[in-house]
Amino acid sequence: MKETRVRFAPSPTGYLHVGGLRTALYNYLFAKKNNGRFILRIEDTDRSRFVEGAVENLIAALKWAGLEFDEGPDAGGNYGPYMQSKRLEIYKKYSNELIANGNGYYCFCTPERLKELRDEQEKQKLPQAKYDKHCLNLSKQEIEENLKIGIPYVIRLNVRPNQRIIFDDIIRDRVEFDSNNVDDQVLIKSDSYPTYHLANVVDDHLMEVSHVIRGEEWLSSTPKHVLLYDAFGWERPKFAHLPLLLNPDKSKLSKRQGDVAVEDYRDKGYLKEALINFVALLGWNAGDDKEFYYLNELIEKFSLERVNKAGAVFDLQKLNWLNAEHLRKMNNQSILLLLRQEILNSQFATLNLTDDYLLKVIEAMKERVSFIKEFITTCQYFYTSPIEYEQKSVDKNWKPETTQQINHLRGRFTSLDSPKKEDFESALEMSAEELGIGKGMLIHPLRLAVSGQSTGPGMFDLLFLLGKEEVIKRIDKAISILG
RNA sequence: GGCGCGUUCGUCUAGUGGUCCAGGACGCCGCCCUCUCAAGGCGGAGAUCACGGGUUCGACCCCCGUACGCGCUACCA
Repeated sequence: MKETRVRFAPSPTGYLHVGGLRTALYNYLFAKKNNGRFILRIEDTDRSRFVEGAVENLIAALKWAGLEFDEGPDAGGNYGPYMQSKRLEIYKKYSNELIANGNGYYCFCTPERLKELRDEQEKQKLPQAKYDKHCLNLSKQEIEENLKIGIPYVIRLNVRPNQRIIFDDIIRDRVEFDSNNVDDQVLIKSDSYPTYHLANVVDDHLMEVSHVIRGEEWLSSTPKHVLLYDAFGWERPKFAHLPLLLNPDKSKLSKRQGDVAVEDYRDKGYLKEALINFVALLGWNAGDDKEFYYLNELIEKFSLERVNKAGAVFDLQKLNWLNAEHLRKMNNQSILLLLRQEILNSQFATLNLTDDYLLKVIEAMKERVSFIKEFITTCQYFYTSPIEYEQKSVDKNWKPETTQQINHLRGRFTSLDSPKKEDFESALEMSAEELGIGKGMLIHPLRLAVSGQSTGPGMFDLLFLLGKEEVIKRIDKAISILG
């Protein structure tokens, strides 16, 4: 059996689109599942869209997500180069072959004539605007002459009329087109660069790609590709056209309506595990109720046959849930690494925090946060003493008699000797008993005094984490301010 | 306009002719747990399976049509 070889072939626009991430992921999963190879090929044949550093960004984003490719621009491989802009000679050779066998032809039409043609066809309300094959009728001599005097030209695909073009798609089954609806596509542009259509077919064949897994936006141009495979006498790869990722209004996922770059999600603090997990489920499921997956589990379970046909709305709420879910299942050491990084970028960068302390913060907050940065933002009291006190909680929990009661509690705390969590707890219980009030009457104002907030981890975990000295300092400060 | 693809709770989806007056997840609501907030447990609201015709003893599942949505329609990918 032939080796499974798939490719992710993005054009370098400057960033990695999340839809691209999903396409890359499905290719990756399919390759790994079938012991095949995952290839990265850069489709940079549009010089007018050249973006500095785009390829580097793309590769960085892919690597961040954990999708390592086996062959590609900076990974090597026996089928290179993997940048289309470095394969111009190859395309030239094959386009010449097309001209020789009549499946391609030179076209010297000017952009102006093409525009006139289109306008005219539109005026006549023709079903579809198509090139009129004008240059197909040029004589050999005319062509030679034009070439010699240097008239700019393109090379077009010679589509024969009245033919059924049929191909099988793993996701959509059989798809049929009428060749009368297929335009004589430009294959080589006047700047001598190929268009996507020629380049992707030539490269997929030369790189021995077995399965073309790409977005549904390519389905309509697949007949052109099929015609090219046939024109060259090459075996067609298997096709799988993935459903699109959608905005909440069901249009194709776009910048206008939110973040689309993988880098955006990374910068917002999403875990790569969550993004991968989420995007994998947009259009695919294993057929059971499992929704939490790690990459290796996805490899094991993935199959193209279980990919949906309909587009999927990118739903942030579910992504957020998965992020929290992955965070909770992550081991504390790994979280520590990420948190350290986050702290470096925060106002607490200069603080001297021990691993031991941060690990305890992580343990205390793990079930209460959805993002790494929330280990800082939702509980600043672990890093600095409160500067203000949540008003709602003050109104609710700091009564006229509270000062005196908290003072009593303070007394009990003072006499503790390097207290553990349990020691704080029994001290508070005793205090409450002596005052003849419920524990809650002390706990709530104490939380407010110590953290400035009304929410947080278990009270005694918090006290133990801060330590006796700090707790007492904060109680004093609160009393002086809240009275 | 033409061509292509699609259409199950708000969203992601299960479902391949009877077990579906449609199951799970996110979100939402309620209850329990509880020192708060979470997490967790339990429960609830939420889909006339786009619509209309067939086929069949029987259709979410098969066929046809319509509507709607999306994609493509470049010397962009």
